[in-house]
Amino acid sequence: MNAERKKRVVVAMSGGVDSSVTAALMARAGHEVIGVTLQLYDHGTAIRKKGACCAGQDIHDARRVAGQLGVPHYVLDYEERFRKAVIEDFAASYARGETPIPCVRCNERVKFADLLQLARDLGADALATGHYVRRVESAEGPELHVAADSSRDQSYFLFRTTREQLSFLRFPLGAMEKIDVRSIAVELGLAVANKPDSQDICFVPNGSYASVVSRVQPGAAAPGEIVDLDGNILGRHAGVIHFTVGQRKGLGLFGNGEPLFVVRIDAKQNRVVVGSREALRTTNVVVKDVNWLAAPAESFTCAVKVRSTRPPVEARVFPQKYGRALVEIPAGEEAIAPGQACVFYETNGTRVLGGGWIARQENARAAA
RNA sequence: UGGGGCGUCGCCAAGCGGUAAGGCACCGGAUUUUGAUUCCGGCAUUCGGAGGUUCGAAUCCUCCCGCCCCAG
Repeated sequence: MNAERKKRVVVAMSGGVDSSVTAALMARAGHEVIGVTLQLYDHGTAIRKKGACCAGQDIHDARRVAGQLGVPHYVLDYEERFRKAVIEDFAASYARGETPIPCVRCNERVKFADLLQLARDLGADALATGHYVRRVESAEGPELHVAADSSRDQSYFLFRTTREQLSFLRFPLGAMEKIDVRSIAVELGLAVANKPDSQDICFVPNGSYASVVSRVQPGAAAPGEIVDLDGNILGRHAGVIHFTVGQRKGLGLFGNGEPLFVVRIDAKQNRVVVGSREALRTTNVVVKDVNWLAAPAESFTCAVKVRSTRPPVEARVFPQKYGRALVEIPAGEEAIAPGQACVFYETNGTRVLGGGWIARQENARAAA
């Protein structure tokens, strides 16, 4: 650590505890910290929402913390950029019958793209964020690893990060436990020490993401049919944007005693296909736009996550042309939704090997 | 208008004289930096209606109403 010269570090400050502590830690380590907060969407609508970030109150919070730490702080208007790169993509994805992950897009296209470039332009040596993920230096360059506090791990949301970006990024919280991050915030008397963690989609005001989608993509919420795996019409829905694969609530279907789940969404025919729980299990997944964080072998076994809140399961990955890959999950996984991410992890290890967007599930019992 | 059967929560459905199971749907909460899932909780003072028997009935009796089936 003595060898580490004083560096200029830009810290992405969202106004939450994590990024605030990140800034504090970097400052405490003797670096020249520049706090930057991105205003991502209209703060009028978001100001009331708790657990949000990057708008309204959060910007004030970030500024206060920067003041407490005695570091310069800049607020940049990224609304336009965010709207195009994240919100519109979000709406378009739903309109295609997929289930997007806006947080990944935001990291990929805003924080680690524009903000990272800005940091470079400011002559910074690094961009630090409050993500719970670890960057490990190796002979071949930086590696991405899961957080030490596995319950807070955010690697799933960062699978798009390139090795080039990684070399410029720093994640000081990756090796820490969330509890300790909180205590540091309390110790330092940071204004946001007891602020609740953010959750839900930041730019969706009251849990109604569908209203955002239909505002951005008028007409995306056309009513249609709900059919079973054999094509029988069971009911009607108020728009495919209201559903995701694996979803049970909101179908309003009853009768056969067992619950029904969304097995597939057919945007072209504007149909929601439902089936029993067993129909949700899938063993083959096609992923696209794979981001490799480790040079891939012709095929290899690893552990994959098809959902942020699930433990990784054993799988075999077969890289294909055009950035695609076929993923075989012997034990199967339930409710694999196009638009979500499939992230590859080292078996029994912590390293993220890569990941791609789920294009489709292969053997969800064909029908309809 | 001969015979038989049935009417219990929005749907399905237990109960067969002892003071209304359960599932689906729905609602609320917890969990979750996506959407979901999952979990926890709520959901018929009332059993088609009206009388009667009984200490006590959704359960027995009578009548009425409404369905369904088989026959003429």
